[in-house]
Amino acid sequence: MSKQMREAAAAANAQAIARLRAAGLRPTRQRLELARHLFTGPDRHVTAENLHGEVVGAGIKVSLATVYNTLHQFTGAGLLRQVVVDAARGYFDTNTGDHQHFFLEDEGTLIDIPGDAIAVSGVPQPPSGLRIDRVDVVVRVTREN
Amino acid sequence: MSKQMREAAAAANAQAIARLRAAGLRPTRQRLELARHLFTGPDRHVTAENLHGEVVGAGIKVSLATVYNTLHQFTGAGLLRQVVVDAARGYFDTNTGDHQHFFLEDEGTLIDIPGDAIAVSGVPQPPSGLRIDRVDVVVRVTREN
DNA sequence: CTGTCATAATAGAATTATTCTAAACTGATT
DNA sequence: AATCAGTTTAGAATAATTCTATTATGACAG
Ligand SMILES: [Mn+2]
Ligand SMILES: [Mn+2]
Ligand SMILES: [Zn+2]
Ligand SMILES: [Zn+2]
Repeated sequence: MSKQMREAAAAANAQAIARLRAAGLRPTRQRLELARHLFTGPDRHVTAENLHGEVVGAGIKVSLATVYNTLHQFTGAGLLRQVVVDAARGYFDTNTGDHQHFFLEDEGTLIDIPGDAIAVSGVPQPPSGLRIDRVDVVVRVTREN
Repeated sequence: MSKQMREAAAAANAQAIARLRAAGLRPTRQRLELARHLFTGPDRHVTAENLHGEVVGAGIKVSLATVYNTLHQFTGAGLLRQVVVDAARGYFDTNTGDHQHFFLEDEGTLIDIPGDAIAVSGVPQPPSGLRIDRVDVVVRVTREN
């Protein structure tokens, strides 16, 4: 392991610790590893199962239950958002900003659509006593032909 | 049972039979009952479990497996559409036309938004090789305060 | 009508995603 | 170093949905 790699790893770690502390979450071993995997690099969309597989594949010992707990804690802390596109599977998104999604039905993958690219107009007044929490747009795409 | 009620029931039945035949589905006892419940009266949003409960409550003998099968067959035949709003529950919609939804997160209920009221603009070109299948908008609402 | 056959219905088992439980562990603080 | 609330974990439990193997039933030919 080169000096640069060691330094980059240390930086990613420090950043993950800071992020957890800021969210009021104790930076435990598994939370740290999950945070590093989720928040190092570009935004991503993960499934509990696939994040667990990835982290376990990287040699870290975490249970699937902890992955579920952690994803929900991160979501509660505003570090992640849930995306509902598939009745059979829950997705978590590291991009918590204003944006929407393409959903590739065949692949089961999500692609971001920037929030300033897309707009929804003509949403009626919600029934009285109710407030709009959010407006989700899912553009479902399939292979042509 | 009055003469009018008998006639209305017979009409609803004939209509259900016609609808199934048109869809190429054999009008069996349970398909007929389910079709009558689904398509008599205004459009509705149902869950397999709740439709099963309703039909069984009305004294009809149908299994939950058959309700699932039938909902999927109806969907395949274009008589229903599926709506994904809740990771834990699948909804089926008798309104197959162009429209969107309010989703009342607390109640777990859907309310239609007419397709000509709402518009989505600025959807980017999908990645090459992919075609847009449909654009779903879900307006999530919660109790105020 | 009746017999035949492809289709459909059914109970119950199985599967899958997710949550719960209760016990063992560990990060922070003293 | 001792303490303890917060955390992790395996495995059991739950809930929605699908599968399987068997039984029943529409459609229709004779
Ligand atoms: Mn499910
Ligand atoms: Mn869920
Ligand atoms: Zn996203
Ligand atoms: Zn609808």
